[in-house]
Amino acid sequence: MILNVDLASEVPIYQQLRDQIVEAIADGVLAEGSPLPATRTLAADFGINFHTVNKAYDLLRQEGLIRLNRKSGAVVTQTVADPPFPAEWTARARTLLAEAVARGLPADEVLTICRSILDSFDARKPEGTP
Amino acid sequence: MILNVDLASEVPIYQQLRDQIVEAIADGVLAEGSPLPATRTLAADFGINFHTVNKAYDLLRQEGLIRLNRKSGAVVTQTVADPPFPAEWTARARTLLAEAVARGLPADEVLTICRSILDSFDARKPEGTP
DNA sequence: CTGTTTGTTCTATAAGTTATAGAACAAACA
DNA sequence: TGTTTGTTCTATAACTTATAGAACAAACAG
Repeated sequence: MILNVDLASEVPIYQQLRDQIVEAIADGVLAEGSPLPATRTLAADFGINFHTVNKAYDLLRQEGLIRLNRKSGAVVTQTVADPPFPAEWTARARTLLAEAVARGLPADEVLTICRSILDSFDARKPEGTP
Repeated sequence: MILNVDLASEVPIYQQLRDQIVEAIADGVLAEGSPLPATRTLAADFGINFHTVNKAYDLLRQEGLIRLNRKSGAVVTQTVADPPFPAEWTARARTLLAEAVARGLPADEVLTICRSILDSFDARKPEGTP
């Protein structure tokens, strides 16, 4: 897995880390059981504080995407979407999609972009072939 | 247009305002030329500071969604998506879609949700019937 | 057993963001 | 003329972000 952090970005570092790990999971680059680097190791790699990495990992744990323990470190868990999740996700999706439509992107083009993004996930994470 | 603000939310007030106005534009509730309330009026309605409303309006202007002038107030502009926009939008869409997939929502279900959201916009904003 | 690594927890601080506040100005308008 | 409006400025309290140092307990290698 390749992570990169933009220190000049307006997006918080812990958020960048979280987002990239989430995308790696969706991609299939990180599968169920995949270990993540130790917080201090990852922090050293990027020259950032280990508390910042800790915050990203903590977020991912709260979202149920990884599990943390002293012996195995951080490992990716296979999650099944639970009821409260899709509702608030849909609200955020609505805001994002509205932004594209409001700015003049035709709805069918928006959907095409979404489809191609989702297809790029499926490419490495085949749904029907276990 | 019905706006509502949740003061207890972790989402900044100016962001809530911006998001709801963007959705109203996508919905077609706010069409090209529609006037928005004066900053002080809107602030008074919600019991918030007018600088907060100002910030939301300023964001929308930077995004090219509204125009502000002293005589006509804030009015919605019809925008055509320009090159730099879809690229950064796609990056954000990727993050959001990845989150759903990583959390176990099947890709086809995610796409169905996107489609139904986009359809709800189209309902009031017919593309082919002017 | 010893030393190291690891996640975890605590306090602390500097810089930036958010929301509020007051004041003032110029353009538009009744 | 007086009012409304967008715009701009300074200021402040509360919160967030990122960094930092310290310490602890569980797991593990040698």
